[in-house]
Amino acid sequence: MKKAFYVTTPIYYVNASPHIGHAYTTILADVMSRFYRLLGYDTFFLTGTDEHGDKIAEAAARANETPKAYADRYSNQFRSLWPELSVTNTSFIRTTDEDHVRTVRYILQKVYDQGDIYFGQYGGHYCVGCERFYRESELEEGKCPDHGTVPEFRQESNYFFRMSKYQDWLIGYIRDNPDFIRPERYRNEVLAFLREPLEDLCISRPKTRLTWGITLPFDENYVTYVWFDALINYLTGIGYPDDARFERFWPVCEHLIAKDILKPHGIYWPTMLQAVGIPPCRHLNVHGYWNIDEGKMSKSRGTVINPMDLKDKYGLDAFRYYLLREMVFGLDSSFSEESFVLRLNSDLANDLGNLVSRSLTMAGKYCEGKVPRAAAPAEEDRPLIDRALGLFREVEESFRALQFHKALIAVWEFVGMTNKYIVEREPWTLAKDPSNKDRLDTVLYNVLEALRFIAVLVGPVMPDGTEKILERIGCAAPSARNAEALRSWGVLEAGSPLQVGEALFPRVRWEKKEEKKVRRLEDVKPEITLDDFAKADLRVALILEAERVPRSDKLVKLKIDVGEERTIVAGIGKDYRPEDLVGRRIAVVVNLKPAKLMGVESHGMLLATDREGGLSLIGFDGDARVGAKIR
RNA sequence: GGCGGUGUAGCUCAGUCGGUCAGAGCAUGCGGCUCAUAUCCGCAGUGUCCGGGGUUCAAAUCCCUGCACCGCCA
Repeated sequence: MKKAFYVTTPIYYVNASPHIGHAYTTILADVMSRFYRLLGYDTFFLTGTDEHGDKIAEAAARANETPKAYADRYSNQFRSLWPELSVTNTSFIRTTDEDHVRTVRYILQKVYDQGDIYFGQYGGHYCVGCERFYRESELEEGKCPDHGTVPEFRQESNYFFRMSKYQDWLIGYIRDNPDFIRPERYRNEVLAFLREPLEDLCISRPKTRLTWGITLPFDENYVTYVWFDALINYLTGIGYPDDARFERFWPVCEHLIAKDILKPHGIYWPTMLQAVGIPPCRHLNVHGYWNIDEGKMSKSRGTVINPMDLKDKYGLDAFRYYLLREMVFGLDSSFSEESFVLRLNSDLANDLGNLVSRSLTMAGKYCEGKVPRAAAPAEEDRPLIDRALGLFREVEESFRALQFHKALIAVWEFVGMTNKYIVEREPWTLAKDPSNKDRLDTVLYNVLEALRFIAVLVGPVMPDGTEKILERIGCAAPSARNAEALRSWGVLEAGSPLQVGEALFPRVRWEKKEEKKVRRLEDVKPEITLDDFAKADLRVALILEAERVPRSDKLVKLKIDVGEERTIVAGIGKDYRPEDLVGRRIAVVVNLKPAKLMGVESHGMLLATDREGGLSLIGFDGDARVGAKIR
């Protein structure tokens, strides 16, 4: 029986349009499933949309729509985007699907019956934006740290999942299965989190407040809360509980997520599964963020790049190649048009595209546009052939370890090797002497064979380019597109017609936009009136004495004259020696509420500015009168 | 505040078990070739391996400490 492979993306929340983050995860899942198909695995690739919850209900109300109509609209954006990115998902699941609702209720009932769900009280500061409660200590000045809004106080009776019961089991499981969560940094994060006692998970919302959700099977007055609903999609998607696909695919499940949803996937989900009696997925694979220019990608901040822009501008293959080549799995990467164009021009246009072009042109000129018949390879051909035959294993290892960039580097080393092979064999010189015809044919055959290997190996990442190359080198048969075809050299059939065609990856011209942006002051505080400013009493002061505050390398205690003697403490110890300060005139806020710093009371604050490598005191042009107002 | 990660060429980064480890790609400069998309191939650099201390015959690598940035938690 064929081996099985199952990969999932998160189901995307339908409160926003798809962006680069969604595209990356989904393309990654696609690359993986295409690769395993190449290996001959029976693959299942699941993606979809998450559609319940407060935020959707509220957004729908604002848009004057039913939640379902609203969710339909956004869900369709995702569903219709994937084919445009050549994403070949097996199935597309929605949390509003009937079978999903049935499975969620089935699991809730099961867990409830065995006593792992109980009814309890929960109260506190609830932020609507976050859809969660905050503890007092988590709030910043009484506001939500993410949204900066004042949370509502809510008290509710709700259902809780006994997550804490499974904490020790989970710790043990992660310890016993070192590659369960990967890369390791995220495994460590989960373990670090589990060092603290786990709280039980609130899994319901009363219908008085939220009806847009799945009704609890054991209490008509409540719906289930977002994570308990969403995570279960990974089971519903393969037919749990009664479809045979579940037995086949679940044990090999690979979850793919971005690091922002590590906690639900690394903690809630395995404990939920354990409560149901299902083992965790095979791997939880966690990737980093794409940083757009400087600013971070964020759904709520609205810095959204539409993946379609670059895909349309430079082609889908280049887009997919860039995403896979540029990011080291697990780490953050920065996304810029400049690095995109650099990759496209150097790797795709110069190295690969030009290799295809020169090979086909030569075969066209010297071999009547057909795959030539090769004689036995010469000794000097061996390295190229051996490398080709060894390449698949290397690429496979990198793929299995999620080192996609390394797989591509390996293929590109081979592209370079083939380019070098051409330069060293000099087909154009061989062509000048008809007695070299056999050798010329052999060399060009080898080049075309090398291209076949390259084409098949980049297939998971660049499906269109692969098709074009295989077609042009006269190797269109579907049987060429599998790992088996990479086990032997000499698969291309002599006499097959070649096509030169247009440039595969045209070089693009792109110039860095001139930095003629209007310079703008950053971090400007809210506007104030003159009266507001006048509240600050600024004076010229003369430093009379200066000494370091004991046990602090930053603080210096200053005795100053501002028309009266005062003591102030300033954090300038790293930039000024006390002995250099005495006698200087400085600017001081004199009506600032006194504050104690390291036990010393400070009656005022001096003014300074940041400069490269430290602080710079504000001074005066010429002598200023001590105690004079600064206006 | 606690825990963890990172710091290597102009840029992005690789560097396993301490010992050809001072590296790759891009960018830059020079040379070669003419089949090719001004492409390809070759050569050439520049380094406080974040700072300081320690272990060792030997440290980018191990230990301690400081700094900077990042992440998780509180």
